Amino acid sequence: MKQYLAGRLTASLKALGLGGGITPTFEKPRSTAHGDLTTNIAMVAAKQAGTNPRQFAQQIVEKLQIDATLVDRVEIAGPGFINFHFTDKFFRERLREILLKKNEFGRLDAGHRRKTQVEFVSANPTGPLTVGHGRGAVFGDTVARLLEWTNYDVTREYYFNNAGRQMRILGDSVRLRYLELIGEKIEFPEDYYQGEYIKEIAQHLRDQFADALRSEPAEGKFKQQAEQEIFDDIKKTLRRLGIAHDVYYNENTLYETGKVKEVIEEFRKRELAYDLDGAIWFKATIFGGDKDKVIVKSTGEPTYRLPDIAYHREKLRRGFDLVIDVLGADHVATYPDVLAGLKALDYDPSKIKVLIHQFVTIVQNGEVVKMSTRKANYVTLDELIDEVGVDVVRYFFLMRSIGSHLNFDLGLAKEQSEQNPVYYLQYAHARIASIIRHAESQGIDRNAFHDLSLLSQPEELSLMKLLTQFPDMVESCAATFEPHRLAEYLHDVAGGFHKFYHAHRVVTEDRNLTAARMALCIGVKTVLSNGFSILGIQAPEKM
RNA sequence: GCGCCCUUAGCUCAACUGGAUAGAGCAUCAGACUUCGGAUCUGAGGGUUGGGGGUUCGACUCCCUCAGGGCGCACCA
Repeated sequence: MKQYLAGRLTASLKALGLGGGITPTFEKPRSTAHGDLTTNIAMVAAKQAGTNPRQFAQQIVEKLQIDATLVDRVEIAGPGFINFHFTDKFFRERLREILLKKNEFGRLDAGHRRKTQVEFVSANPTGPLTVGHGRGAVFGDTVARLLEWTNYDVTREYYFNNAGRQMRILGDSVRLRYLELIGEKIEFPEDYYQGEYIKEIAQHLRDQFADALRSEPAEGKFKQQAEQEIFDDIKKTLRRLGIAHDVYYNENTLYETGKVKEVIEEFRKRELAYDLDGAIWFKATIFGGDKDKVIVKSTGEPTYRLPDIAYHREKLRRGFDLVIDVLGADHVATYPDVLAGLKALDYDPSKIKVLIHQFVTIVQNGEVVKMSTRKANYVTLDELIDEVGVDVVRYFFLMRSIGSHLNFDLGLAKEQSEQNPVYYLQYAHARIASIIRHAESQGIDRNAFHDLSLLSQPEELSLMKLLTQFPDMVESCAATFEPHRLAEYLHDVAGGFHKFYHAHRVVTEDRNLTAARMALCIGVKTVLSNGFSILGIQAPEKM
């Protein structure tokens, strides 16, 4: 439709002797009184035309030739908007399209199978996932779903490090707990992992080995067991949320295969690295960094940014055209170094999109809970899911933009779980399912011939208009990586349906009208269920 | 001190990326169909979009500045 109108407008401009270089853009007006689509072209191009916007709009509209079965009114309003009001027939055709495409409605080919990677979660296996991780996990997965829906070839990846200092401390924490269990006197350092799960892991080792590990080093069996149990636990939690990664990428492989060393060598070759005070520095300032950065410490150990650069280079080498990193706000400072490093190696950093989500603040009993894995001061994702369920968790994390600091009041979440916004959406779906069941029990065939021209009530028309927007919505949410707008849109669809439901009966004596309204209901159910699948929430037939 | 994010109704947040009269949910108050699910619907009150300046036909949105909050600013990850 936009394409069609753009063509007509261009023709009109040409007729005024003005064609060149002006491409009309459209948007959906906020208020329905302003039509179904609007263009600001007269305001944008008025100067070039040498008149004022309203007059110019008038001239354009006079020259405009448009199919009257699609658009029944064109008007000029406000400072010079040209508003198009579509015909009811147009919307009925769109409803027919929904009924035809079913669970494919809204799919589009924005991605052209572009090879895309979404890296998210990427928490090191030092403890269970917390509510804080939940936001990144659900968001990353939903971005992946959006991209899949718009025909990107998506790989979900989890990057982890099982070799760092924190992992050593983890191993040693388990070791001390184990020694404690076999009766030795220990002193447990304050900055070690305090969580109960450490004791559980130690218990498992004790069950298996009795006291045979008395002189085992921390980095041996202890670390190994901890990593495995914690990772299993993390994966289980993710699976509950409907999240499964395709690739788990171990930072260590970057060392084993020499990729890290390679980066240093190439930096040196390009004279982008130098030695100072026994450390190796990367000239990040050349690429817009605030200062040069250490990539290898004087101890010979690399800093985190070196493998990070190597890792992202591998992403691009692996053929990804689009790489999405989902990070928490605490990592804002790290990615400019990575991008600078890639630029230094002649890779195109614009292929990498870094999506940063702000923190989740947990409020419990009116107090802010400071989360720390090490101090075991956290609410785990599992506990949250137990409490409110998967759909509420997913929807809660998705309904707000990632730029906002999220307040999560645990008490409120529990109390309100029965009146959580997600139920509003699911209720609409279940309600439609129920209507269909009722209709069929009355001997009405859901596939019966339906004359959609019988749908002419305001509630019916505005509902159809809403449904029509779904593909555009999906496209723009995928393009901007903003699932929260889809959540809001689906809320509107559900609301539109509830209003319709209260204003009109679906199943009546009038067979034709019943068939038409059934068709509308099925259209709503289709859009809801397609949208739910992108958000990763259930579309219940009953509640 | 520097960088990034945030500040919108009593509370939690939107605003189609610069558009027309800034919208939802919760909370408060007042109401609704004896037939399809009341986890619903209708209505009311509530705003100088943190303050100030600028850019332009037009600003919650962009720029400058001030204030408040969050996160960073290592030879930690």
